[in-house]
Amino acid sequence: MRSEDLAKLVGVSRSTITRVINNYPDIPQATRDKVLEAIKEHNYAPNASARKLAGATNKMIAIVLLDVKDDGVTHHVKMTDDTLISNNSYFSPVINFVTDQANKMDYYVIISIAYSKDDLKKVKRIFDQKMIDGAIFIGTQEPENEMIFDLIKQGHNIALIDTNEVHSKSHDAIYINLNNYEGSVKAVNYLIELGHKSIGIITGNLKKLSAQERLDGLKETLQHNGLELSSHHLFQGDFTEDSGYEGVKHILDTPNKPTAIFVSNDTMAIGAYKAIAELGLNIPEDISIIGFDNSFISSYLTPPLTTIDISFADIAKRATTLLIESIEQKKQFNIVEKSKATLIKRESCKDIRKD
Amino acid sequence: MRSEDLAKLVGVSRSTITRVINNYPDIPQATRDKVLEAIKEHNYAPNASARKLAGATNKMIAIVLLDVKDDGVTHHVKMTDDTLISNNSYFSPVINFVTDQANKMDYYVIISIAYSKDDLKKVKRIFDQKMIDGAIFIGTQEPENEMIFDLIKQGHNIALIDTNEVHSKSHDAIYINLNNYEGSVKAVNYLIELGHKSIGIITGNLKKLSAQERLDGLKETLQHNGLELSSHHLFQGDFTEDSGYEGVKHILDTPNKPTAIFVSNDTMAIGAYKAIAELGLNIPEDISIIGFDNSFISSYLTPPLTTIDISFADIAKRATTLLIESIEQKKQFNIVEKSKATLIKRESCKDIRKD
DNA sequence: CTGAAAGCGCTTACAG
DNA sequence: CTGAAAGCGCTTACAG
Repeated sequence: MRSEDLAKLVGVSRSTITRVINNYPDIPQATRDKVLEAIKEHNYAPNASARKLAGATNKMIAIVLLDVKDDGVTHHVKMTDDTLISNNSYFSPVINFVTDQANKMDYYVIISIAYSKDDLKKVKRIFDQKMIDGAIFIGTQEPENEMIFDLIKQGHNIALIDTNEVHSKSHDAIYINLNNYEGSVKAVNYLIELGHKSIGIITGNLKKLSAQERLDGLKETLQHNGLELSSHHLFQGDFTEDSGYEGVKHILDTPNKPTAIFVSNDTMAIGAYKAIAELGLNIPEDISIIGFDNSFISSYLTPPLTTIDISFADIAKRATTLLIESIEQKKQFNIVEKSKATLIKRESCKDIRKD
Repeated sequence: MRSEDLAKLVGVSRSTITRVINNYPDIPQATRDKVLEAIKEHNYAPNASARKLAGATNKMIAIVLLDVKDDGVTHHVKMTDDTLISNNSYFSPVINFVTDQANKMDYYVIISIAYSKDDLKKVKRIFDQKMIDGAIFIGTQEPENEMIFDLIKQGHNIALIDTNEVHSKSHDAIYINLNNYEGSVKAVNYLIELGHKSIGIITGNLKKLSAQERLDGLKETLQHNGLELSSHHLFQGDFTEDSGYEGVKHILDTPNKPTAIFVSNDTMAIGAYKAIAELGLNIPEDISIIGFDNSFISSYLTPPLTTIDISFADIAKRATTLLIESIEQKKQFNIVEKSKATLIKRESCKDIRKD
């Protein structure tokens, strides 16, 4: 059924059908009702392609998950037999929350995952083909930034989750960031409260904004409390389980071991737990561990992991809402926001003040 | 840039541009090359809406996650403050694998999540609006079947994951199922091999095909081995963590406890672990537990959960591949396939033959 | 307030 | 082999 057909049935022109559907003013209530009723009765839905082609919005956004490898290491996602594994604690909540919020606002979402520069070209094609009205990017690093900035220059509405806000000066976009710094400060302050004076850290890939900020938070909090980070107590990981494992082996292989380790994400904490078990040590009796992300898995570890919650739900919802608002207002926003970070106390940190 | 503009630059008509892009035969190599080069140089991409409107395929499919509540219980997904939680071990790998496979085949995917009958109407709109060329449905139950069957009757290409294949007789679609029965048989046979003679079960919501089949597999395997399922050893859960917890409390609250429990999915196994710990019992010393799904979390439990892997990756890839093939061949397939089920031995089952 | 008409950018018979 | 033209189903000035 086309608008033409419906128009005939109702006895109006198809212009009127369009006007009712798109909520134009100055239509008598009677006409509006008649049309609305006919739409319902005949189950009419305007052809999306025709609308878009004629200049209306598509009500479609894309969510782009970037996991472009540099130095051969995927960051948040593991691959097996050339396909992606389901262990994806970083991305998958975001997909759900973005979809949910977009649907609530009556938008559809296309999902796109890029593992390589080649995939990135496909992402660009989505824009070139005018399939979408805007997009949310997550997990950007260096190589893809240029493409994203080009898109912004071309006038596309874009939201960036977890991207260095420095760019906001030159590129109008919606920047929604994790409050890595605040989270890290809270984590380290908590350890200090519990009496820890010798604290180690396993960092993420320091090319990532989030990894660097988490490290900064730790360093400054230690300094602020007159404590020091021994170079033996810092291990540069890459946010993978394996690097958490290696980090522990490395850090605890020193004469003066720290009493606590700040592990920069929960995925690495899993590896850390394994290494600690292998060394015959217990958490938190022998060593305290604090994670970051409050991922799904963290509460199921033994002992349950104390960690930092970074309100992924809020971030995803906020980015989606702002993006759609910018689309509807037909202008690029320039907004920088940060999420909250909350300490989630569980059982992996020991109070050593009485020791 | 429109095809018209490009045509002028190259010195051909826009028909020729189209023909090259869509790989028509009978174009001299020289012309083809010239056009291809210009496309590359000017970064031309045909407008998706225009293509679709003119009758070409959109190269777009939808993946629809159905979690329509009946009797107030969401099945695979938990909600908090009216939004969906990230704990989604059932759906999220599927999203990733489908997207991945579709992208490989040069298709885009729209993701849609339905929690209510109202949401379902939105899903239908995606079809009515001609946004997509086909869709994959996951998690169907009763209420939504009718809508899906209508869609099939209208000629849409549809793949159904984990839906009763009985419908294949009357509705041409691609049915890809978990091999619940085989998996359940393998799980129970393994327990019997280890010497267990008294085996309990916590089922899923028996309205779901998967729950019923898993129960059937257990019953028939027991029978086949001359064993019996005591009614005290069956608890009807609903695939949620809480029901796993309650199931254990219920089943172990009998004078003659089973030595092993088959928990119908890994999520319920998490609850089962908690209940067992509360009862002061140990896994597997006091009670053996076997799960189902081989979800992300299962290997991180303490002890690591023995479970059944149902090759979600294969299922998702297969459904996607077949759906796209049916779209490209412009006809509805009628195919029923089952995935493999593999026993994953970990540490939650005890060999009690020597006891 | 409302209709007729142009136009969005493609694809696909139709001719030649 | 290739171009001119019709048509896909909308939306949006333009008139009235």
